[in-house]
Amino acid sequence: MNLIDLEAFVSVVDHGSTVAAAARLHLTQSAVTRRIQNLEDALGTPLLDRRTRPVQPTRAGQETYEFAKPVLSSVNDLRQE
Amino acid sequence: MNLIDLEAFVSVVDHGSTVAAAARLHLTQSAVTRRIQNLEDALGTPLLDRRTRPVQPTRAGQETYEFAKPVLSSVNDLRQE
DNA sequence: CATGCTTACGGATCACGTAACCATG
DNA sequence: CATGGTTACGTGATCCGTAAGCATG
Repeated sequence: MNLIDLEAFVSVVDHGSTVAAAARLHLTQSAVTRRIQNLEDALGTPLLDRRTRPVQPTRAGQETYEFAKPVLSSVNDLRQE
Repeated sequence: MNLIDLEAFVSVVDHGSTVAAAARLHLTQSAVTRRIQNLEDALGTPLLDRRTRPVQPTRAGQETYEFAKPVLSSVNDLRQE
């Protein structure tokens, strides 16, 4: 697992697509896809249901999102000192 | 920055040496050294005073430690679901 | 069929362990 | 001088962008 993985996942959920998330993270679509696959592998469970548009988080995805959000904001605070 | 960087730093502070931290992380001494250098580069400030034994965190190191601790425990919680 | 997610590929970067080196007590 | 931290080097893994393929509405 990785901070960028978490950031990518949160960004996809927030924006509803990998395209928008990619733009925000200054990455390409494919890079975002892979970061999320990486996170799913690390956690051993799917986090997104890709068969809908916009993409929807699974139940595990929702829980992960709630965990990741404060973690990322703490890390951002840390970076700013 | 990276979760392993934070984990390495916290582990060194907790154990007072890179040797013990390395064992706990299943890494070598040199890998731990580099993870901490990496974190110091990312934050732009030294985190450890290596001229003493056991190694002592700097003031910035103490703050970083306090930030990192809850972040890592959140991530561990996340891993266990 | 337009938009968006995924996979294959090649190239660049990063991270590791080993081993040699430096520093502290 | 024993223990612990750092640097050099070579190798393997990781990550990215491009481009082509697949799926949804």
